[in-house]
Amino acid sequence: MRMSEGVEWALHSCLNLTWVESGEAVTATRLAAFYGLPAAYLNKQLQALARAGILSSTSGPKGGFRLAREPERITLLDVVTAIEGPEEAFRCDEILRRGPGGKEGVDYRTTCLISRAMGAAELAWRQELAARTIADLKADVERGFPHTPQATRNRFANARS
Amino acid sequence: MRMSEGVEWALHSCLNLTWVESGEAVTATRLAAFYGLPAAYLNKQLQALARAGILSSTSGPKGGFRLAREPERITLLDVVTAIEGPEEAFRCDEILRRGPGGKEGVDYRTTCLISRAMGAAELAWRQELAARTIADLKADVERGFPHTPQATRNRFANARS
DNA sequence: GCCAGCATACTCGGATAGATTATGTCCGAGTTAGTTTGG
DNA sequence: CCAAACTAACTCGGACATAATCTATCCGAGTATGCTGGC
Repeated sequence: MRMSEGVEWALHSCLNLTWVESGEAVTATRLAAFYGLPAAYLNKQLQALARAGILSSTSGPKGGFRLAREPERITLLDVVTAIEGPEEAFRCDEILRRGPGGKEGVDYRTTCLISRAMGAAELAWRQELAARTIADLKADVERGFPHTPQATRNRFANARS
Repeated sequence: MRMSEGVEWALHSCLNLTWVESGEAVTATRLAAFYGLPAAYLNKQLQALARAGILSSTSGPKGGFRLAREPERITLLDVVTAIEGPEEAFRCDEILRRGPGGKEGVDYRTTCLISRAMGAAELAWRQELAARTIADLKADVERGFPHTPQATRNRFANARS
C-alpha cells in the first residue's frame, strides 16, 4: 500500500502555483526544475490534475499550467484522488460469498463487517484530507516562512529554462 | 495506492480462528478452502501474521495456525501492519530540500506542512483501525448472524481436506 | 503387556517464476508569437 | 505605415519501454504421530 510519489509532486506544484502572478501559466519543465524532478513524468501527473479540473492547461508558447479555480476550493483529497484514482485502498473482494451461507444477490461490501470497519477507517482518512485546502496550506506556509512566496516567484523568474 | 488483498484474507482468517475449539490448530489449507483461496499464497500471509506475533504456528501432523493472543488484544491495525508493512502510504521524499532555501540538516518530514497534513490524515486512519479489535468484530458478527460460529466450526470439521 | 526406537506422513517456511502496476521516456498534434511581405 | 498571412518554435497530450511490486507456485527442513520390534 504505497502511494504514488506523484502525489507529493502534485501537492507541491499546486502550492507553488498559488504564488505565481495571477493569470500567468507555468510550464511542466519549470515546475519540474523547481525540485529537480523528471519533467516528462511530472507532466504526466499534471495532466491528471488537468483532467480532474484542478489545473487548466494551455498549449504553445507562453503556455503551461495554472490553477483552474481558487485555492480555497481545492482540497487535498481532490489532488490525491486525481493522481491515485477514486477507488478505495481496501477493496473488498466479497470472499464471504464463497464461504458457508454465501448468497448470490447480496452486496457484501455493505454487509461484511470487516469491509464496513475498513471503510469507516478510510472514510476518516478522506475526511481529514477533505478538510484541508491548498489555501490552508498556503496560509500556514506564509505564516511560518514569510519569504517563501517571493523566493518561489524569484526561482520561477530566474530558472527560465 | 492499492492495499494487498492478503489483508482481507488475513482478517477473515483471524476472525474464523476465534470460532475454532480453543487450543486446536487449523492448517493453511483448510483456512484457504474456507473461501476457495490459493492455499500456498494464503500460507504466505499467515506466515507474516506469525512473524508479527499475531498467530502462532506449529509444524507436523495436527499442526497449523492458532491465535497467539486473545482477540481483545489484536487490533485491525495490527493485522494491516503485519501484511502491508510498517511504512506509511504517503512517503515524504523531502523534495523541499532540492528547492530554494533547502537546508541539509533539516528533517522535512516534520517541517514540510504538506507532509504534516498527509501524516495527520494517515494518523486518523490508523487510530480508527487501532480502535477496533478482532473481538469487536467477533461480537458484532455473532449479534447480527448468530449461526456463524457453529457454521464455521462445521465447515472446518467437514472440509477435512 | 509395555517401552523405546524408527519410519512415515504431514505442516510450515522460505526460495523461486509469472502477472500487474508504477515509473520513466519519447515523439507528434495543436497553438501562439514573431516575422515577413504586400498593399 | 499598417495589416494579413505565414513560418517557426514551443507546449501539452498520449503512446511506448523499463523497473518494481504484487501474486502465485513449488520443494525442502522439521516435527509429532503411529507402528514395529524387543524386553
